[in-house]
Parts: sequence; C-alpha cells; structure tokens
Amino acid sequence: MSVPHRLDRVLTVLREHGSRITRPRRAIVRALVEIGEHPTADQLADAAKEIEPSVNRSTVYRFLDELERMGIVDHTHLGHGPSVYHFAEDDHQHLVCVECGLVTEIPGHTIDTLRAQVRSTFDFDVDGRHFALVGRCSSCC
Amino acid sequence: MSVPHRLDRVLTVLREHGSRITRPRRAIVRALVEIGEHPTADQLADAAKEIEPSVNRSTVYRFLDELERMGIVDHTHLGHGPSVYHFAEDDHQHLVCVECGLVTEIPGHTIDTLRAQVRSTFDFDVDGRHFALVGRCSSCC
DNA sequence: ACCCTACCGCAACCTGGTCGCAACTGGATT
DNA sequence: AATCCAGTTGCGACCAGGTTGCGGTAGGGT
Repeated sequence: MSVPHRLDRVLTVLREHGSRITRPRRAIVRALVEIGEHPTADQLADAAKEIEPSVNRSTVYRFLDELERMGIVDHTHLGHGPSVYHFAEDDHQHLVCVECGLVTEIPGHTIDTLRAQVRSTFDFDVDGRHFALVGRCSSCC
Repeated sequence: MSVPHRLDRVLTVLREHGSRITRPRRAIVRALVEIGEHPTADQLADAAKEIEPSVNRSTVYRFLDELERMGIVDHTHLGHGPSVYHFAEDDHQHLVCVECGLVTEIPGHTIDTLRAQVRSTFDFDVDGRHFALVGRCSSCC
C-alpha cells in the first residue's frame, strides 16, 4: 500500500472517531508509514521530531495508545526490550533470535494450527500478533 | 517432587559449579520451591525476606541470573508486567488472558507441531518456554 | 471570529531491572 | 582452630521504558 494512501486512511479513521488532526499527530502517522518496519515508540518519537521538532515522547505514547484502541495499530513484545508498533492490517508474526536479536516476519497464518488446537483443548483464544516467537535463527544454532 | 528433595538438588548443583551456599541463597531457593507457582523476582525477594530478612532485591536478581545460566530455572515474559521464574525441568507453556490476566499452564508439547513447522519452513528453532501465548480465556471472549 | 474542549509539552513520577563498590563470609588450606 | 581471599552481599545510585497531572494551546464546529 502506498505511503500517502495509508496516511489518508489513518486520518480518515481519526476524523470518523471525532478525533482531532493536529500537527504532532500528522507527524507521528507520517513517521509510522514512512518507517514501514516495526519501530519502537522512541524511534517513532525521534522520526516524528524530524518532521515536527516540538513533538514530545508522551504525546507519541498517548497517540499510539489511541491508535491501538481504534484498531489501527498493534504493538508486539519482541522479548526483553521495548515493544514495537505496526499496522493492524499487517497480519504477521515475528521470530526473534535470542542470540543475535534478528527479527524475521512470517505470515500470520503460520500459527493457525496451534490456535485451533489451543482453542479446542483449552478453550482459549490465542492472539498471535501480540507476542513474538523466541528462539534461535539458523546462523546462531 | 518434594520440597526438601528439590532444595537439595539445587544445592548439589550449586556445589558442583563451585558456587557458595550462603544464607541469602538458601532463603531464595527455599522461597522458590515453596511458592511453587510462577513468582516474579520481587515476589521471590519478599518471600526470601520472610525467611532471611537481610536479603536484598539485587541479590535475588543476581542469583536468579546465575541459576538460569546453570540451567536450573527459566524465566518467561507473561506479556506486559515483570517476568516470572520457574524450574527449567517443568516443561510447560503459559496462556495469559489479556483481559483478566489469568495465567494457565499447558503442556510444553502443545507447540511441538508449530515448532516443527517453523523449523522446516523458516529454519528457525523456536524456544517455547520463553514467551507466553497471549489471548482471551473462555470467560473473557 | 468565537469558544469549547481535545490535545499538547513539560516535568515529575513509576516499575522492573542493573551496576559499582566497600564490607563480609564460605570454605579450602594450613 | 586460625588464616585467608575470592565469591558474594547490601546498599544506593542509576537506567530504560512507560505513565501521569497540569496549565497552556489550538483544532474545528457554530
């Protein structure tokens, strides 16, 4: 999806929710779509500051929370460090190597079998996007 | 496994590694085997203080790190809060409900299929014990 | 152009965890 | 039993990631 399109879509959803479109928010959304990867909140704050220098860390955290409540973004814990953010529509899992820290994206449907199994056996609805699969990558075994 | 047996086993491994058996360490290990569940480092520090009041928080963290390097305990991240510790020989996964925080233990082999699949497809060796499966329990769906 | 209130920057705060350092103590040696 | 010294400890300061309260600012509806 193109960067401007994605930006417009987010702004549209914000308007629909009756939220205000402010300069800091524009900068944060732009940073998010331009980075594209899985940035941490602090990386996002830095990137937003390049666009709009006055943007504050706490504004980024508050706004990301709101985007998450609206279902636009999700955050994932990649192990020890800070959590990372990405668009909710990107349905994928993360593999994180405990040795070298390498992060690999894999399709969200990879855990479908596990999800079905856990649901039928333990009556529990696994949300795959919220945690990473930790382990060792091929070059660290 | 009985509490005294488990305690003795840990102390034996410590001696084999040339580590010293000190009063704080005895207290921490006793706290760990007596709580039995998945305590956080701070809960463990509190429990150890009941046995040996001088025990310090940083001693608990340092000693848990050492126990982990020796392969006696593991820690797991249950989502947002602090991580929890348990004996490495207890091969199990955790289901954590994102709504109510309920933690359920499930057998470690539950993710065997996923592990095999990820290994063959992505050449990645998943270590299931280090992360919890986040989602919604039956009463929070 | 006005006004209301959502939003902001700021600074202080919180939690979970780490570190440097001087003092202490297991336990091996004699 | 006395000695010794490196592994261990308590303490306090520190760090990272994230949250909060508050007075001031500025979207955007009327």
